[in-house]
Amino acid sequence: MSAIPAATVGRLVTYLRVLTEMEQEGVRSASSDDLGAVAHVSAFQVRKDLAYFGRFGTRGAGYTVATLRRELRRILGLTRPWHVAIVGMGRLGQALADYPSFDRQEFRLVAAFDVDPAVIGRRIGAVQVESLATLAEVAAERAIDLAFLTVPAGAAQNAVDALAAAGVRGILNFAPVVVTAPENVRLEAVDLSAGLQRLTYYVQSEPATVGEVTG
Amino acid sequence: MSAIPAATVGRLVTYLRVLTEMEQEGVRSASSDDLGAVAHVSAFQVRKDLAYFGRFGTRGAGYTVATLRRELRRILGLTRPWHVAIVGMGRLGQALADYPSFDRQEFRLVAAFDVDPAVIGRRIGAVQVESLATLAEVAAERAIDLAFLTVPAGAAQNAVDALAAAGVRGILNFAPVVVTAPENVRLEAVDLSAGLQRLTYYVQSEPATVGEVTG
DNA sequence: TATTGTGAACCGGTTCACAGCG
DNA sequence: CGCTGTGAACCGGTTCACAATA
Repeated sequence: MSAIPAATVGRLVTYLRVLTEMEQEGVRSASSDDLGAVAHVSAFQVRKDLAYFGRFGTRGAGYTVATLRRELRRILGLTRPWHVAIVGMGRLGQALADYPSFDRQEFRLVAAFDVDPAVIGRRIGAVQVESLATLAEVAAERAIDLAFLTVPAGAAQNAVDALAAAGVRGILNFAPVVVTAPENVRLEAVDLSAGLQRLTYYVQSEPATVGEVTG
Repeated sequence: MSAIPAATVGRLVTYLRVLTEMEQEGVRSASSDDLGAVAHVSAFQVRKDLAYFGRFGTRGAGYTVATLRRELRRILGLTRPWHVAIVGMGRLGQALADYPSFDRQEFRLVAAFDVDPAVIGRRIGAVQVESLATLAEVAAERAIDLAFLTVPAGAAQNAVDALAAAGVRGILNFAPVVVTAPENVRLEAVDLSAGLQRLTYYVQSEPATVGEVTG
């Protein structure tokens, strides 16, 4: 049996999101059809994705929202708190320090780093900015699991190397460059610049329309 | 002949990025092997991706960096300026207003919107924040092509509807929700929250290692 | 009866081998 | 001779049909 397709992992995140909304609205149960409709995915796909991990539904009845949500959180590794650091406290890094997820349990902002003496020492959100030179030390001390990489493009690869050496397991890269990480460090790109450029590709040719009727 | 795979479009963006770096470093020409190595893609894949759009190389010699870069910019629609608006001027929206891409030609920040009277009227980056109620009017006036959507999750769908009605052609969604847009509006997600959750999935099981040697 | 769970068919993207050509 | 361009083979993810079952 082969590995789980990356696309499946991405959809699991979407299902979890949908289930969380449903739970908030008081919905008790949902069929694969219901989930698929909201997630913009076929019901087949929903069932196949879930089947990689086990059986979570009841034939004839569908899925219990609370149960499936709990299972997905477990599958995605969201049942224990993750220690997160931000590397690069420019505008974006500072904005991310207030990211709402840090209010909840799963993700805890435990450190923030920069190289600029003008920023080091300042308190931003829940943490005080420290020198990037202290990364290894601090990472060991506070058991940093994950990092947001929000440094300029030219500094990204060095920062990845430093994070990998410090034992950080996953990096969310916001810098618009191709960086390389060792096998044991997972890298995910959250790429504004790339997103913008994909957007222009798709938008360039299609005709513009305002409202429903044109002409 | 069918449409271009979405994965190909994503890789074109990467190739462009790589070529831009090469050009800055004074590299004149590159083979599909060279490009693939830097982009973390096979040489086959590079050639196949490019073949969807034409012939850009010289057999026996490879690709001329400047030429291929120009062609990719044309293919991706990056030869004309795009008018961009930011909807939602919280921390993230404000950080994005200073995004370096706005310094260059391709993307011009032409408007910023919010619903909070405390923010409306303030000058941020190159623009003054306006009421979201004036979106339709302003969009027509300044020919807004694209939008960054940085509103809270609960406000995202309404904002998408308003943007679509105002004739905006593409939306880069930063809100962690599933939103629906009409056919003629392209939606790309830049999803911090989803990226973080995919990261925990991959990282949870693998063993942690510090440095190169363990034990 | 309704809806899940799943083996098999299908399809499209990736890989490959090599013909084409500078 | 080296590297591109591309038709064909391959593979894996998606779709499907249906058996299983609450």
